[in-house]
Amino acid sequence: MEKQTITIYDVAREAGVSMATVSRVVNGNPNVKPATRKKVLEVIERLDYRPNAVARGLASKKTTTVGVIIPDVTNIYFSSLARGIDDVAAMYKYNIILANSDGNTRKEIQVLNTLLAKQVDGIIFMGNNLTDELRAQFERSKTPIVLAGSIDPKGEVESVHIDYVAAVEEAVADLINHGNKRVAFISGSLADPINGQYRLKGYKNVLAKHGIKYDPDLVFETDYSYRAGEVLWPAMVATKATAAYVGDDELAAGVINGAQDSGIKVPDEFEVVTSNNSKLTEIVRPQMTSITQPLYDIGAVAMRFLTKMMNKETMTEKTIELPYGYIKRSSTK
Amino acid sequence: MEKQTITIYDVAREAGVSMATVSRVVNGNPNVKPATRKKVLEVIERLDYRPNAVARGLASKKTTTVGVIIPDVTNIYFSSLARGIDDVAAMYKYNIILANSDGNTRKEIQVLNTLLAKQVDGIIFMGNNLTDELRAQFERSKTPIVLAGSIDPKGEVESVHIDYVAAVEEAVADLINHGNKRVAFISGSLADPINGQYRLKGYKNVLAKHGIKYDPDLVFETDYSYRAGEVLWPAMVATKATAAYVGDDELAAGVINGAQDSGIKVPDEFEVVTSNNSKLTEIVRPQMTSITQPLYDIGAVAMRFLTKMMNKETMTEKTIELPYGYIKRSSTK
DNA sequence: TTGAAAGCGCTAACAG
DNA sequence: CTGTTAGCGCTTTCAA
Repeated sequence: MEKQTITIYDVAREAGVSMATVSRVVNGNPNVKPATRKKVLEVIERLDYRPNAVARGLASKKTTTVGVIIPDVTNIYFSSLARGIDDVAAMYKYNIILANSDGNTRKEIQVLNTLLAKQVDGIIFMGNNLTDELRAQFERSKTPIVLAGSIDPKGEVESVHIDYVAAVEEAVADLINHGNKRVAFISGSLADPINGQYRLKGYKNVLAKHGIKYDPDLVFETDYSYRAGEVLWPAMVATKATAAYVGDDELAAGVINGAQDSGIKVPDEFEVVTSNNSKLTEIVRPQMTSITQPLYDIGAVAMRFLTKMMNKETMTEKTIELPYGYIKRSSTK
Repeated sequence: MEKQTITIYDVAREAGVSMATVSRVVNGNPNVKPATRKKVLEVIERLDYRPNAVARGLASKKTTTVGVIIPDVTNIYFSSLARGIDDVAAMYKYNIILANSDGNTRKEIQVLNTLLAKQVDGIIFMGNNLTDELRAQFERSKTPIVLAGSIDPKGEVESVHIDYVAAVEEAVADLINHGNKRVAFISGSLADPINGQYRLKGYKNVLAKHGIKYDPDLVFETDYSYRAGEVLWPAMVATKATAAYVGDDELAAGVINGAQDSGIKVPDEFEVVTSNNSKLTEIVRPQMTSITQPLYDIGAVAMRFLTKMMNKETMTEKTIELPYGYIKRSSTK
C-alpha cells in the first residue's frame, strides 16, 4: 500500500547505466549516444518512471512554478487575466500557484512569503495597491515579479497594462460630447493608484478641456462588486448626474440595473460607460459601452515577460503598454 | 547579487545548537527547552530565515500543496468553487496549483501528470467527464483525489455535489406547473454524466410523472458559454417550446437574451430556469429563477474533505451531498 | 532535551 | 559519451 516510488536510481540500475545518464536523457541533454538513450527510454517506459519535481527543484534551484497573487478569482476581470497567465505558463512548462488576497495587504504579504518559501521562480501580482510594505518585500526577495493589469506609480516594478489616463479621457469625452455636463466617476478605492491617480486624472483632464468644473460630489469611491453598484442609485440621483464612467464591469452592471430598477431609462436618461470589456458587457441589457482592454493578453504578455526575466534575458523596457480601445454599445447614446 | 540563502545550518551555527533543534522549533516540536527555543527564534528573526519548502518537501514527502484541475477559471461556476477551495486550503496552510483543462481529456491527463510529478499531496478535480483513461491514472497514483461539483457515476472517486436529479425534477416541475407542455432541456455535452445521466434523468422523471411524452427534439446539447445560448433561439422557435431548463448560468443568460433580442417576452412568452445560482442570475434582466447550489461551500467542503484524506483519517462516506434549493426570480411566471 | 548522521531524488561539475 | 561524487536544505530516526 506504500506509494512505491520509482527513482532515477532504479532506472539507472535496470538500464545498466549511471544516474547521470538517465538524468541526461530525461533532460534532453544531447550528449547521449542514441542507442543508450533508446535503452533508457525503454526502461523509463517500462517502469513508468516519473521524475520527482521536488527533488529536481532542490538540486537545480528551479521549480518551474510561478506564484500568482489575485484579489479574487471570482471577479471576471481578474480571472480573465489569470486565464491568459495560465495558458502562457503552460506553454512554457510552468505551473501556477494561485492565491487569493482580497486586495488585502496583510494577506498579500503573507501569501508572498509562502510563495517565496515554496521557491517559486517568479511572481505575477494582480492588485491595485502596491503599499510600501509590499514593495519592500518585493525588493528583498530577488525573485522576478511583474504586475498584471495595474501600474506601479513609482515605476520600480515591471508591469503590463494599458494607458489608463488616455482610455478614461476617451470614455469621458464621449459622454461629454453627448451633452452630459455632470458625469459621475465611480471606481474602487481612490487609494489605489489605478483609480486615484490614473483614472481620476483622465477624468479631470477631460473635464478641464471642456471647461467643466470638477465636482468632488460626483466621485464615488466604492468596491468592485455588483451589489455596490446596485445600491448606488439613490446617492446618484442626489448629484443630478446624467452619466457615469465606471471602473469595473460588475460594478457598472450594478449601476445600470440599479438605475433601471428605479425606473430610469438607460441610456436615454442616464448613460454609463465601463472599463474592462469583459464578457459581462455583452450579457447585461442594455449592453455596455466600454473601454476595451485585451484582458487575456495582458495576462499572457505578463507571463511571457516573466519568463524572460526568469531567463535573465535583458529587458529593454520595464513596462509594457498594450493598446486599449473603445466600443460603443447600448448603454450610451 | 546572488540570491543569498540563509539555511537552517546558518541558524544552527549562530544559535549554537544543532540543525535538528532548529528544525524542531521551526516545526513546533514541544521537545525543546523554552530557553533554547527563545534563543533559536531570535536568531531566526535576526537572520530573517525562511525555511525552504522544497527541501522540506523532499525530506518529509509532503509539499502542502494540492493540485486543482479546473475546466476554465473564467467561468463563474468554476471560479466560485475555486474560491471556496482556496480559502479552505489557506486555512489549512495548503497552497493550490491551479491548472485549466478546458474539460479536454488530453489536457486533463497531462496536467494530472505534471501535478503528480510535483508531488502534490492531493488533487481536486472539477470536470464533468471522468473518462476511463483518467480514472485509470487516478487509480495508479495513490494520491487522494476528490471531485468538486460533479459526480463519478461509478461511485469510485470521492466527491462533493448536490442531488442533480432531484434538483432538476423540482425545477422542471415548476415549469410544468405553470402550464408548459413543451419544456426544452439545454445543457452541455450529454456525454458528461452530470448532464446525460443525472440532469436528463430528472427531466425525464418529471415528464413521465406528468404524463408528458419525452421529445428528443427538445433536448439541446451545446457548450457552456453565453454565446452558445444566444444563438440558440431560432432552433428553439422551431420546437415550439415555451420554457427551458438550462444547465449553466452563462448559457442561460445567453438563451434569455437571445430570446429577448428576438422580441420574445421573458417570462410571459418563454420561461427559463437555470442551475447554479451564480451571481450572474441577479445581474441578468429579468433575474433568473434558479436551482441554488452552495457553490463556494462545495469547493470549501471538497477541500476540507481532501485534508481529511491527506491525513488518512477514516471516512464514513465517499460522497458528500450538499443541499440544493430553488429560488424564484423573474425569468419564470 | 539535544545532537549526529543518514538520507529524500535529483542535478551538476569534474573526470575519464 | 558516460560515470563518480558532491551536494541542494531539510526531516527523522537513533543515541546520548
